[in-house]
Amino acid sequence: MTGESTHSLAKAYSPAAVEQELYRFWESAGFFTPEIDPARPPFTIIMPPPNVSGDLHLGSVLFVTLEDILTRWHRMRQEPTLWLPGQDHAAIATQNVVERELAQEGLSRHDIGREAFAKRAREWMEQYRGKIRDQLKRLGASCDWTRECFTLDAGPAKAVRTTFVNLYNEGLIYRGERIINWCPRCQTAISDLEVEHREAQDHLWYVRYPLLDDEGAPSGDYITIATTRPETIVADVAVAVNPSDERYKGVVGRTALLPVMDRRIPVIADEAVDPAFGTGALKITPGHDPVDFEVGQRHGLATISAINLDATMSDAAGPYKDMDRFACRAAIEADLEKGGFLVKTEPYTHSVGHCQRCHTLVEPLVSKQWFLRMEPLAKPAIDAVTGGRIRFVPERFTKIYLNWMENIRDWCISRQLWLGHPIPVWYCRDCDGLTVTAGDPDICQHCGSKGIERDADVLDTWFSSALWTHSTLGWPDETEDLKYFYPTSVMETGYDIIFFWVARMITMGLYNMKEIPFQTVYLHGLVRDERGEKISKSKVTTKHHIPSPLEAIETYGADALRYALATGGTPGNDMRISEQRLEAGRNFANKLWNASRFAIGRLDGRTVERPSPDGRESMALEDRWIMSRLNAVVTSVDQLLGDFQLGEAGRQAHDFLWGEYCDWYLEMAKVRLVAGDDSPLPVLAHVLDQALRLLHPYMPFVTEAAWRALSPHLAEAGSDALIVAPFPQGDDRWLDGESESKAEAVIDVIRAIRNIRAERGVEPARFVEAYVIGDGDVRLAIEASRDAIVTLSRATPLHIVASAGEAPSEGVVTAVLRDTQVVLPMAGLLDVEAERQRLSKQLAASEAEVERLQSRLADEQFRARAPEAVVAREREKLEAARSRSEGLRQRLQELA
RNA sequence: GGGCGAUUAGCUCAGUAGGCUAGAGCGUCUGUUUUACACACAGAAGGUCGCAGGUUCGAGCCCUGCAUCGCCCA
Repeated sequence: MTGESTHSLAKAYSPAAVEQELYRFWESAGFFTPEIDPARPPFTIIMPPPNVSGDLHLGSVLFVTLEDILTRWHRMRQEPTLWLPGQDHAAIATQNVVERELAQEGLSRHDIGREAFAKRAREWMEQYRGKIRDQLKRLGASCDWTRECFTLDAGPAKAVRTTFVNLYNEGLIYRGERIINWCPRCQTAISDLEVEHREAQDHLWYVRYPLLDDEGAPSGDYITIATTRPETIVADVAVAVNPSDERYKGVVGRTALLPVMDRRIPVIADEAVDPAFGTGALKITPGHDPVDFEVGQRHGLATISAINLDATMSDAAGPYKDMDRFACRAAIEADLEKGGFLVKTEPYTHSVGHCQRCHTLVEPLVSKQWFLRMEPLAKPAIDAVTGGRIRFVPERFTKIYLNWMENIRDWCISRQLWLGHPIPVWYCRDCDGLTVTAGDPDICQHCGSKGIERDADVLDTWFSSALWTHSTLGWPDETEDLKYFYPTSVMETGYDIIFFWVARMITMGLYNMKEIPFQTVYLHGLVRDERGEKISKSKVTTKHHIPSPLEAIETYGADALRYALATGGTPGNDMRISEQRLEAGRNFANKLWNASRFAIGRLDGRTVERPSPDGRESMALEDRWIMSRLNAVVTSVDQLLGDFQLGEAGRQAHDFLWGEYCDWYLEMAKVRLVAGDDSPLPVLAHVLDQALRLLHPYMPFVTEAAWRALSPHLAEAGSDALIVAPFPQGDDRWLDGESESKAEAVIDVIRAIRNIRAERGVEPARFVEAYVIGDGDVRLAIEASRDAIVTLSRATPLHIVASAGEAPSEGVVTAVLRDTQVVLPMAGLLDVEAERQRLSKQLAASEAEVERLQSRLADEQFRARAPEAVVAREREKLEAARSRSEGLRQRLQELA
């Protein structure tokens, strides 16, 4: 070790020592902020804003990594690149966590009131915005903080109000009494999407309702219905059967007496009834079942609400008033039994709706809410995708999106929460008019009265999220950002929010902007722990066997974490993450670091020019080989990145750096360097430089740190920092198949000698005599690589000969390779019988290969139909296998 | 009920124009302080690519059916 520079680089890469300083350097240098240049198209990603309800988990780290890879890659391609960060207020989730915090102090939000609650929530949100910001920075996220947005900021708020007013004025937003999903715990309406259906082991109750005769007296007949919800009997308004059901032909039109309540209800016929379910007769409860609500509408039936917002029974439940819904069920069951109405109960498994946020059983209730009419908005959103203007990656998600869009239902957008965007509607006490405006009105738009009162509700958080692609860029104002960066390039997010978010962004982007919000939707899978469980912050009770992002960063480094996540799976598929993967990532970072240390040490303060393809002919074999491989890999990685194959691209870069550059090129270059030959230095430095560039999007910290030390040695570094250095471009002039196969022949020889040594138990330090048999160009290549073979396989003296006759045949171990043979005299160590067995085994395999290839080539169909190149390759293989078999046979003969 | 995904080495996963003698990491076994790296190096073992058919000169990859697991929608 000569140079001092190597001493300044620690022996093992220490992420903690460089990461935060490097991030500050990038940020303060302004690398994250793009320059608007109308002459060049930008690359834009709007970050899916993390919820401020908590800090990031490993699942969120995946999106950060993937988006940062795309961002850094495009930035290095010298495109004006914007990755716009933000956070989401996540109304219902955040309100829940703040309430939980209050509960620990023995308080509810009602105790402290709206204003104090808002303050509490603001403090919470500020705190978590800060945490999230820090976590993103620790991960190396190269997003433009100067444009950071929060969903409750004034800009997005104005966008929300403007959109609401426009939609309202066009009649697309309406207020109405509809059956909605109510969460009794969150005390708010939620949309269909926020209901999670879970299988429940339940019961089916068969209840007979007495039928009345024409006089209204009990006829002695009954109709038996089956229900999963006996407690809602109190709100029944009819019994329904399928019109085609022969069993009930005579019953339709009669009147039944509702047990328990003694109410007269009609028996009606409706297509919605499935004759195969239960008895084929259903109780109709429009107040508490979505399907029944529609039946009720069709038949002009009354709606009775028997359950209160807190899930207790209402006045309409008569004797059961004030009971909890579950207690009521038990009471009614007992009463039915007592009255002789209960025919039977049987076990029944069905799926039951739960609140996505708190997992409470959802109650379908009739309530006055605001809705967004989706159908007219969905049409253009469907066209944008079917017309190919928006593309889903992986493609299979297109169908999922379209299927949902084509069966779209109106969206309940109002929430009875204290946190979120207030609905911009004012009610007048003096007239019936509504004032709907983006401003802050003092008087009623209709009668001018000052007696107006704002709607107490807020909007579904996803309403503001739907505008995120343009509200973050300044809409409704016509800002320079909006003009330049919209439509954005890629929307990168999880497949689990296609409906919640992606679909709505497309509809609202098209509605507000008359233009698609993004060209590509790249969907990643979910990150699971090593047991395959989904990681989420709402499952606080589940303990995961994996560290939190900060723990992972502190233990393994941000690069290791990013690399593990980026290469751990394939697009759109879930992946598991484990400590072992993180460890592998850390090891790779260390490998990169040490390869750099080596190169920098050998450069020893000198500066080198980049190798030029014009001088290729005079370069050493391994130099030409690694340059050829480098350019092939660069082209491949670039292509894969363009195709969103981020995992595969990262793996290829890894395999090249470790398996080819470090394992072979470095070791071969060392041999020349030790001999005082500096000719490998330009290649050594250049290939490393290119590899660091390739890997920078994946592992920004270690590559930047290494490059910082390397670049002074490059005559044309081309940049002040790796983060903005040009991404490598493959140059076909370097591709050199001949050098590749020659270098591979050399590598094969080294491997063969090592292999024999290991098998024969030769002490590692000992040199062994060896013969390499090869002719023509191969022999020249072997000869040229003599020193490398000697050093890397500890073979001395090494004889390179043209024919088998020039090598000894007694007491030797032989390896018959593709283009060469290796012969090692092993006088003392040779076990003739073992050697015979070893060679026989190889011969059998080789002959089988010959046979396979022969019969394939003998096949006329194959020769006629397979591409010429394939046939030629098979011929070559056959030739090689034949000569290998021949060599092995000869050796066996000599042994006999 | 409809749709989608997964099923490849002990484990976690690659294998995207069908030509593969099926790869990697981790783990296992044998060696090694070889001055870039023991977060490493060298060598080795380990797979009838879920099952059954079919298409093709040729199938881990395409088609059909089935099985198991998971997800989404109704």
